[in-house]
Amino acid sequence: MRGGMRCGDCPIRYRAVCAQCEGDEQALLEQMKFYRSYEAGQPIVWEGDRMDFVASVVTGVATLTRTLEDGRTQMVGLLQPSDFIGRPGRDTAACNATTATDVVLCCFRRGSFQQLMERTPHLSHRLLEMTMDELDAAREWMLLLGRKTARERIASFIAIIARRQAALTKRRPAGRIALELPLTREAMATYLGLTIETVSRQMTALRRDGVIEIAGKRGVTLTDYARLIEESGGSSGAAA
Amino acid sequence: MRGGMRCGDCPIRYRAVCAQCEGDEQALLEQMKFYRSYEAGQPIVWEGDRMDFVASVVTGVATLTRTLEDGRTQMVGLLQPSDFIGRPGRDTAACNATTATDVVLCCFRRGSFQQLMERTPHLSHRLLEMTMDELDAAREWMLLLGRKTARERIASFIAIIARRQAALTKRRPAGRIALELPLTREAMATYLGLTIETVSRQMTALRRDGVIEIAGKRGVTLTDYARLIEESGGSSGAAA
DNA sequence: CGTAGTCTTGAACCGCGTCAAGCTTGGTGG
DNA sequence: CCACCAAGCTTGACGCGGTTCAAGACTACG
Repeated sequence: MRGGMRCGDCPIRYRAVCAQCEGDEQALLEQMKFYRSYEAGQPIVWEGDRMDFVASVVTGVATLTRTLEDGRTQMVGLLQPSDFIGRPGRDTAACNATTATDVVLCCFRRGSFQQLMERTPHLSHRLLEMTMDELDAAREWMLLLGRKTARERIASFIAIIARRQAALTKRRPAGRIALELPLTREAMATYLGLTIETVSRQMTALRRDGVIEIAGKRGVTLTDYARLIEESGGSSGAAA
Repeated sequence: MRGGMRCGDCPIRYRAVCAQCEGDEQALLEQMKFYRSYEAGQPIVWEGDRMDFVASVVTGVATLTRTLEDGRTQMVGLLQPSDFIGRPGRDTAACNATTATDVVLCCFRRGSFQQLMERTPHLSHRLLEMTMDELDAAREWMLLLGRKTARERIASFIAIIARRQAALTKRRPAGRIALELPLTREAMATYLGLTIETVSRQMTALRRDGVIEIAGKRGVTLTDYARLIEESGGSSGAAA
């Protein structure tokens, strides 16, 4: 992977920030890019640190978190393949970024990327589109954090993972689905604005009520996708 | 105001989506724009409705909310002068938009605006910048919704209003500040992921503890800005 | 002076957090 | 092959913060 991959073979070629670039633009990006690999649980950047690159997630899952002075922390972004990290026009990170699984990033030096953006409308157009999608997802999430019960939050989270997985295989989620959670219980708690104990209890409750089956630490299979959506309190079924 | 105002006299001329447009671009926008006025408490659009315009808030305050099927609702955006509403490239609204005070919008037909965006990089560049700021604010908000106590949420909210007001007069907030809340208790509750009763109780508690003074329904004066920030749990003091 | 809308206050309840053990799993070394 | 340990997860008991339900109190406006 490191350095060698051609953009033509890239798994996120048609979903990432570079999706709409062809020909010259694409060639320039290909020239500029460099890969970085991280093991699960590694920090990518810390809030407030200088950040002189931007990147796309190629494989794996990373998280963005923010924390209060006393250590309480909330996840504010879940980055999956094709998601963008960093902000052109700002030199320090606004959030902590950490890998949840092994991760490969496709990076660009921030300065070069900004220059390229000015010359290639496709790039900034796509970035605008992606940023707006992120904003929609953040708002969905705010609804979850502000108003949903613990059980609904867990169900919503599993539904999101199920939908993402279904999207990869290009079919709409339905019926019985087996999946692997990309997060530990602790990361789920940080994501959902809960404690790890509550996450664990609600997972157990959903299993007891026949909504899901649990296999090992990360394995979950939903008995019925529609049932899970019911449990999620509605609305989240639509967007994101 | 209606129709007559020249962009040169516009109070949000150098902060809105049009901020970086000059000369021809500016003239085109001036030609396209039309104003709409709403009284306090009026709906602008409903979630799922067709929306064939985009707009900037010129004066007043509007809110974006999302609701679950059973009626629980969460505010997901607080729109102040210069903030942008609507999304080029999407024809239905993702949230309910409602006015909190009397509001004047500077509107553009969505189709025309999109065409203009393609030809004028300044416009889409500024929109990207604003959307990223919105995303940062949403993430700040997620931290509040996920991890802050009721008292901290109230203090954070008042701090945001104080900071916005200070920004208008171009000085940094400090010491004793008088301000007027742009939201009812009910809207504050919707914003903060609380009930109206809890908002009321915590306002009383902050008054009792000498952090704020309350004058009428909307009037608040903070005795000491720094003290309020302490009460807000930290972090929110920085961004947004 | 009466009424409606908004806000405040009180009392009881409950969902989730906190604290404290256990349990499971996988890895290490004897 | 098994004892040991650490990390991650589950479970239980208990308490607190915020919700719920139910009255008042304050304005603004007829």
